[in-house]
This record gives sequence, structure tokens and C-alpha cells, in this order.
Amino acid sequence: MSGKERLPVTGAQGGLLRLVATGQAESRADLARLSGLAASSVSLRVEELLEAGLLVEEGSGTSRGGRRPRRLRLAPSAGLLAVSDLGSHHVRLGLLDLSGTPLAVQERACDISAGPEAVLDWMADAFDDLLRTHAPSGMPLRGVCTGIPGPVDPASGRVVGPSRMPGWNNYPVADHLGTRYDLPVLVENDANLMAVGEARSWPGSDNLMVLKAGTGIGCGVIVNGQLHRGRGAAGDISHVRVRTDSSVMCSCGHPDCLEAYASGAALMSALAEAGIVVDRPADIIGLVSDAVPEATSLVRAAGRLIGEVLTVLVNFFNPDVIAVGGSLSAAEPLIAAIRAAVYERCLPLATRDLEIAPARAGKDVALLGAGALLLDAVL
Amino acid sequence: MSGKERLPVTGAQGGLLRLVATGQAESRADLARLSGLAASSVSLRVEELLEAGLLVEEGSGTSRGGRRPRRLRLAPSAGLLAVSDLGSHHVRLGLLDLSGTPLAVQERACDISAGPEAVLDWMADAFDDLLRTHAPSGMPLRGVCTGIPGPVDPASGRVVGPSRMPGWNNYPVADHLGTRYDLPVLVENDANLMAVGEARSWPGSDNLMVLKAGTGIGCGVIVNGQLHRGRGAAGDISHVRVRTDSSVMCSCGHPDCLEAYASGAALMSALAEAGIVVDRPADIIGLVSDAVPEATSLVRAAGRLIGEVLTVLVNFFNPDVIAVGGSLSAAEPLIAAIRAAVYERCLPLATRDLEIAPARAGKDVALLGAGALLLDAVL
DNA sequence: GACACTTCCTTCGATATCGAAGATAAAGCG
DNA sequence: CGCTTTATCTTCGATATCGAAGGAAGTGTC
Repeated sequence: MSGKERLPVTGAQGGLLRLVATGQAESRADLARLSGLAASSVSLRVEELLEAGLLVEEGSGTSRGGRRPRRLRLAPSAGLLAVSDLGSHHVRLGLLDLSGTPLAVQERACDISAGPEAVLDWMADAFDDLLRTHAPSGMPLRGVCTGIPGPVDPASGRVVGPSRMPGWNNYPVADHLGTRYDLPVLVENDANLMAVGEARSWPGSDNLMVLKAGTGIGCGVIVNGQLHRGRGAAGDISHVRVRTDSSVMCSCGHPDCLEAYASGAALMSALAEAGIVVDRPADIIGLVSDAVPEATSLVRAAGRLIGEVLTVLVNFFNPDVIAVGGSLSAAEPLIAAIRAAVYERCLPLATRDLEIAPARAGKDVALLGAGALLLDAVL
Repeated sequence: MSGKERLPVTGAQGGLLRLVATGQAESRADLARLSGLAASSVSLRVEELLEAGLLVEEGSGTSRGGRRPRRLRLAPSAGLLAVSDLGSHHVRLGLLDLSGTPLAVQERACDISAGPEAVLDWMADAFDDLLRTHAPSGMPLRGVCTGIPGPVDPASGRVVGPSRMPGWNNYPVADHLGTRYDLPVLVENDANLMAVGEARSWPGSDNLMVLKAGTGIGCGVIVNGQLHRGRGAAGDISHVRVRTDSSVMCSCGHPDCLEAYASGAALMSALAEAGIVVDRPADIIGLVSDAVPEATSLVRAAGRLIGEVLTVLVNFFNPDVIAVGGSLSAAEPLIAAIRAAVYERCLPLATRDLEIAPARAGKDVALLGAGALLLDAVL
């Protein structure tokens, strides 16, 4: 079994290690520039980190016109992170090294309605499994983070008022996992994890909105490079009232929520009414690329509604990027309709350099985001 | 004439001075707690600041169970800040000491359509005037900041695409003032200044929206205690499309903007149609307190529309406080209607501890905000 | 009023960081 | 090829910060 020690770093060492881990710095010179420390101090600390076995020197980088930098890498033996993203019927589990690179990722079926204790214990067992099979011996586990499909109180690590997680309300998820791991344990909303992960793929952009268009509609917000949590529900856009002709009651008890018209679930039931039955939102993509007219026009209408909600937020928040992920994001008409609505209605100053694009970070975004958050917690 | 030197502070001294200036710290012990520095280091730096004449020791504070702290104050001779808030027809000018306390404030008539050079030179002359009459000799000017009723590019200090400032588009306001003052010069949107000033009156709340309901509708956003600028237009809510029965074209070229229904200007023309003529938005307050039914119902409707826009932003941003200022904020039905709309429609988690209240900071908010921003620039 | 306790502030040796100067290793160029 | 230029990294004395210990000046208690 792997060890569970805290990383033996003091003071400035942690910051330097993080810069290497996140890939922002590759040499002592990079570290000096980014950390603000004097080059001499950086050299001293790096020396210590090399001796402690947390960093390794690995060949040299490319010259920028002068002496070649000596490339620094995180030592593989520095440690591991256990991360997971819990969905309503599946869970993705992963083992990352400290630089956030996945060593192993699995997807397993998992029924969240079995209740928190059963699910969490099962998850911890799965982590142990992964560690046994994929962790080279001598690599200590440094932290655990899981995503949850519902609001999380950032202070206590409790689930607060989830809509699709019976039995989880107010359950202290972080504390429960903490009894099995004597390590930093983080619990975060799934859309937030996705936002943090996606943000890494947009260097230079400090203000992002990351939309998750799947069964539901989620959104995570990055302000100034940091996840914005608010009171734990920040980023929610699914229960905003939209302008429509008809009137539909949402599960939240209010009429005409965005979710009731533009979520994957809503599209599926609208298709069913037209006699087209699919059982996963992802299947809608296939219908759209097969040019099934009902599907295309429904997706386009959904994009337009989402876009209209985004106009308000773009004027208010002025993001640099809106990244659209989730299973529906592969439908081109969706993003096209979102773009059309936003660019038509927003202030020119707000849209001048705004990029609305499909998410870049791939299937493991949420796991990568979990790794990024953990890095801040363990360094 | 006053001097124009930079403050002679180095390294940690600036941070300590700022903590005293903002009123967060009153003793060496406070400084140690808030700055994170060791108590011994604080003592050394404070000693230097006392010798430099920037701080003074002034009696002792109240005991908290042990030895009484020796109270620290900013030396009055530490310097002055010249601040102003430019409106379309008036300008408020002020002289603050470094702790942000107004020494003198004036309001003068001023036509912004005279163009940037004339207005700015006139403003600088007015500052000179104030300094002559109100500045004790030997008090150097340390910085200048002005608010502008239009979007400002934070990087360049230029006005960008203002709607009611003919001749100002793309004018380098900060640079022009910089030629008269060899000092830090800041230019900022008026609603943003108001937000920064108001934020000081809500200690403990790190996420605020500050609404300015006057002739127009402005909004400033504080995230994590810092002003959120986005690309320079962040906080705009006036050109959001609202749900209404009728259809009105806004000056921005889009139909049904919030501003076209709920701004002071819109209320005035609606009243005029009902045969009630007023010439300032502030006069509407009088009508409301005299219980003129047309005025009350118009104000209530405006509040509801504003509130409906805010629901989207509250769900998304999860602020701790929404402070409502501007000349219309004195109308009780306005805030009541905003509250009703927000609390009815938003997620419980988002509104649980949300406070929607009239602005607290008074008439000089924007000037106080200018002082707060300047403090960061000069220390 | 003696005593313990708390808070505030200073003293002083240990440690961390800085900055200038130099050593090292490459690219660019005649 | 030697020369200049550029960038990286190290050495070393000067400076800033820390932390433990202790003195100063209060409060509260028996």
C-alpha cells in the first residue's frame, strides 16, 4: 500500500514545485521570471528539491538565443492524486501524477441513488484497486478529489440541496472520505471541475465560462484565473427564465426554465413527441449529422435559447472565452446558434475579442480539473 | 504649489501603510496579523515610517485584555489625492487625504459635450483651485483619478465607444491628464468607482453588485474584493433584453433593452406621456412619496424588470450583496420590487444569505472609490 | 494587593532572499 | 573560425525577514 505523507516542502519550494507541475515553468530561469524570486534564490530552492527527489533534471531545452536551459521535470516518484467524477449513472476514476498527467483512467457504472455511504465506500475501494494495479511501488498518494453532480458548499464539503441525488442532501462527503484518507480531500461540483480543467487549455485567458450541455445544463466560471464559487451555486444558468411562446413547468417549480427547453433531457422528450426515440443525449448528435430535420431544428432552437441567456452574462461578465462542452457540444448547429445570438445582441466591446468555441480538453476534463485543484491543496 | 513626489516607501512599507490608510489596522499588532509579516519585522518598518513622517503615533487604543496598543495614524502631511466624478452635466470634485477622508468636496456644472480637452483642462484648473484654497502647505499631491460616464479601456486609460459623450471616443484621457500631473493618473468608469467605494461599506462581503439607478442604469461588480473590469464593459446590464408586452427601440439599436423601460430617462418620458412633467429623475422620488399612482406603478414596474434581469445574474454570480444606489434608489417601491423578483425566482442557495439593500456610502461614493483605487496605485 | 494571564511590542541570533558580478554555454555574424 | 551578443545559472556579500525569548503594560481573580 502506498504511503500517505504530506509533501516535504517548505515555504517558497511549494510555489516553485507548482509552477513546474502545472507546466508553466521548465527551467530555473522560467521559475525566476514567474515566481518573482531572485534567480539566485530559485537556484538554491531547486537544489533542495532535486536533493529531496521531488524534481529531476532532464536534458536541456531549446535555446532562445543564449545558453540552453536545463530542463526541470517533476520526479515521477513525487506522488499520485486520486480523482473521480461522479455522474448520475457512471463514474470516471483516475490516477494522476502531480503534473496532472493521467496514469490510468476508468469508467464504471455506478448508481448514485444508492446513497452517499455506499457510493463513497465503493469509490474508495475502486481507488485502492487502481493503486494496486497501476501505481508503481513507492509512489505515495498525495490527495483525493471527487466531482459531484450537484451544488457543494465550498467551506464544509457538504452537498447542498441537490436535485437528482436522493439521500445526499447535506451529507458531509469530504469528511466521510477523510476518514479513509489522512490526506487533503476535496469535493467539488462537476461543472466547476470541468471549468478548472478546461481553463488549462486556454492559457492567456483569465475569464472563462465553461458550459456543459448534456442531460442537464451546467456552467462553471473562472474569474481572474480562479474558480468562482460564490456561495456554492455560482455558474448556474439552467433555471433562468427564457422567452418562449409556450409555457413549460420545470422540475424546480418555476415555469420556462432554460433547462426545460434546451437540456439534453428536454430535447429527448421533444423528439419522443415527434416519434423519434433515443435513449442518450449523445444520440442526438447522430441524428443531427444524419440531417434529421426535427433534431437539427430542435438543437438550433436550444442553442438560440442558451445564447440569449448568455447575452446577459456576456455583457455583465465580459469573459474572454466561452467553451462549450458536454455530449451535445459536438452538434455544430448548437454552437452556431449560440454564437449568432450572442454576437447579434451583445455590446461590441464585450464581444470584440470573445471566443465561443467547443471545449478543447477532451473526455477527462473534470479529472484534470480535479488534479489542478488538488495541486493547490497539496503544495 | 504642492510637490509631486512619489511616496518614499520601499517594499513591505507600502503594504503596511495601506493597511493603516484603509483603516484595517490601527496598531503594530493589527499590522502583524493582517500583513502576515512577523511582529518584529512590522516594528522595524513602522519605525522607519514614523521617522519618514508618513505615520504618527497617537495615544493608545482600547485594551483587549492585555497591554493597550499604541494607535497608529497616517500623518496628515503624507499627501493628498485629487479625485473627480464626471457626469453628463455636473462634476463632483474632491480632495482626499491618503486615508480616503474627504478634505473638500465641490459640485460644479460642466458640459461634457464640450469635448475632452476643454473639460479635462477645466477640471485640472479646478483641482489647482481646490489645492490653493484647501491644501495646507507642504502636503504633496500623490495621485489623480477621475470617473467617466462611459466605458474605459483599463489598460490604456482611453474612453471606448461611449454613448453619451460626443467627441470623446477613443480619447486618451489618462495620458492627457498625465501631461499636467507627473503622478499616477487613473481613469475609470463611474459605476465602477461607485462599486469600489460602496464595497468599503460592506466589510466581510467579497462579492458585490452595485447598481446605479439614475438617468441610466449602471452596475459595477466586485469579485473577491477586487473590481472586475473584464474588457472594460463588465457590469453592463442596461442593454439586456427584457420580457414585456410592448416593444420599444433602444438608442443602442436593439429592441426592448432594460434601459428603455427602467432607466430614469425612460420613466420620465413615460410620465410625460401621462401628462406629468419632471426634469430630473430625482423628482420622481417626490412623486412616489406623494403617492402619485402613475409614478408609483411605473417605479414598481421598473423595479420588477431590473429584478428579473438580476435573477439571471444572481444565479450565475452568487453575490453576497446587491447595493442599490443612484437617484432613484430612494424610492422604496423600487427596491421592494427588485427584492420580490429576485427572491421569487432565484435558487434558494443563491439567495439564502443575499442582502439586497440601498447603498450605504452616501453622495461621495464615487470619490471614495477613486481614493481607494488610487491608494493601490500610489503605495 | 499578590498572582496568573493576556496582549503588545522589542531585542537578538538564525535564516531566507536579494542583487551585482562572474562563470558557463549556446546562437549569430563577419 | 574568433568575436560579439544573448540567455542561463552560480557565487558571495548585503539586506530583510523570521522566530523565540523577554520586557512592558494592561485585565481579571482570589
